[in-house]
Amino acid sequence: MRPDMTPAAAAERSDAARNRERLLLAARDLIEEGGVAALTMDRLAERAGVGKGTVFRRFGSRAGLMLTLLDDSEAAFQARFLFGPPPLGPGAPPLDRLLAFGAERIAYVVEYGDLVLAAGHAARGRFEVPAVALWNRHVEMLLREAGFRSPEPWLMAGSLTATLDPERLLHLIRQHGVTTERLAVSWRDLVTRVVMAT
Amino acid sequence: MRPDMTPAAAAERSDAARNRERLLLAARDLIEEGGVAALTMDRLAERAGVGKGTVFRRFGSRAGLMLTLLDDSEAAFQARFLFGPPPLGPGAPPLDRLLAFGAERIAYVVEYGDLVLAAGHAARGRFEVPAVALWNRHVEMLLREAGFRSPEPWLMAGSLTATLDPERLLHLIRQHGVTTERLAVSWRDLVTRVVMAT
DNA sequence: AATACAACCGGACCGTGGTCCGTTTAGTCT
DNA sequence: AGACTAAACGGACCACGGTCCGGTTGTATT
Repeated sequence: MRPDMTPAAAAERSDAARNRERLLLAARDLIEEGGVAALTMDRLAERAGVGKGTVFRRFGSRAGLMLTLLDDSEAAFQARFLFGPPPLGPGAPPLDRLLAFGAERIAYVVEYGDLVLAAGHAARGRFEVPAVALWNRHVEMLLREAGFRSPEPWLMAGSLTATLDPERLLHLIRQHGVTTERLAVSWRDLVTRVVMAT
Repeated sequence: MRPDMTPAAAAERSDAARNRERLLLAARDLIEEGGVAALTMDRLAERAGVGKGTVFRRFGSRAGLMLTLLDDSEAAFQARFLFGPPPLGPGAPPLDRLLAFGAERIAYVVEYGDLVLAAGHAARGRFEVPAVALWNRHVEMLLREAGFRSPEPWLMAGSLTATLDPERLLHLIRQHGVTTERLAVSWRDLVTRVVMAT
């Protein structure tokens, strides 16, 4: 192993790194050209000038690729509600943070639409994704801070985040013309009722 | 058109009816033998002694087939919360009916597990299913009867039913060992808070 | 520079859900 | 009975996601 590399990265061969770059680039190209639906694993491999096996070696599955594509924005989102400025980040009253969390999540889903949808179509189900667990813990924490008392705050947190399911949100927006504002208001209504009733 | 047939049925040819019987029979056989995963459209066609095109003509898609398989039990469920005895059916206080609805839905999802999951994997999304719209309206009505006042009772009803998403419920049960009792309690907690806070 | 090996690569291959269209057949009309 | 037609049929065909494994290549070691 090279002495100058971080132990966390744990050795990625140069050709592997180059191919990953190529693949991500080609993936964004394809999506830009024809939407998420146009991103086929075969086409991606061909476009990147790489074998199909390589694609699956890198990303595991189509959903995994989508997750990787969302990696940056997802990390940014997490950073904002964990360490960012109020009312989303720490410093604001917990109820305000909860409301901001919902609103931001809705905006995120709207922005990345089909990409989020495709990322959710994982074989092992959309609840195994680490990010989902993180949101749950975050909401659970905020509930506790807001004075929420109940035998199962974790289940309640899960119920609340289930409300933000991307497929549901996008269905309401695209098929029923519901605006993001109304969705945010609905989230506010739900959360305030749940918290207030303590 | 034959004069003695009901206009609603609108003419189904005898060979079509016979093949549908065969297909449903074969489908249940395959599931009994190897679970829902063993039910492949190819295998189903072969087992039923029918062409593949016929299968898709009948059911449209795999999800459509699953929906048909669930048809009887789903209709029974609907009949129970629409016309059945209290507390699920009419006659009981609306809050009790809401709690019963959640508990019964959880039990239903547990009972039919993978079948419900497969039925949800429709191409057009799991929110287009007519039954889902019916549940929403039902919950909305009960909310109103329970004195729930809000600008958007329909969205609130959708949020509540989103909580009962089969994939979520089964994930909690199978991956986290959550009992159906705890799920029912969680539903009760959520719904009572939402209704009480009026 | 030569060696050795783990990691990586490619693309043939598979099973799946879904479509297409030429052929067959049930029901009706004369 | 015979002809006619709309409906139903069947299975070859397609695109896709995903797997497998023999060959290749980067990297560390000597």
